[in-house]
Amino acid sequence: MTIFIGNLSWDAEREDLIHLFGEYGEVSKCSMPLDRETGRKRGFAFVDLADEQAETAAINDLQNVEWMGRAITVRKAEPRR
DNA sequence: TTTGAGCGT
Repeated sequence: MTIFIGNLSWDAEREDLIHLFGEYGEVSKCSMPLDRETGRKRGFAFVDLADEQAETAAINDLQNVEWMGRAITVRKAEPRR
């Protein structure tokens, strides 16, 4: 299962997410897509934890919490479109 | 500011 994190601050880095979700379990994947035209962050990211129960805990715990100045959205990711 | 990528030797 992949976690989707939205409404991210532009100050947030891929490593920051790894540290944040690393509190719940081992981060096996983490991607933060950039806009290909501008090179800017797009304001969302994806994280995979090794343990599915840790993912569920992280989603419940981090949902809508203020992180780096913004209330982030955390949910189960949808399949890549 | 809210669902990613690979396009080639």
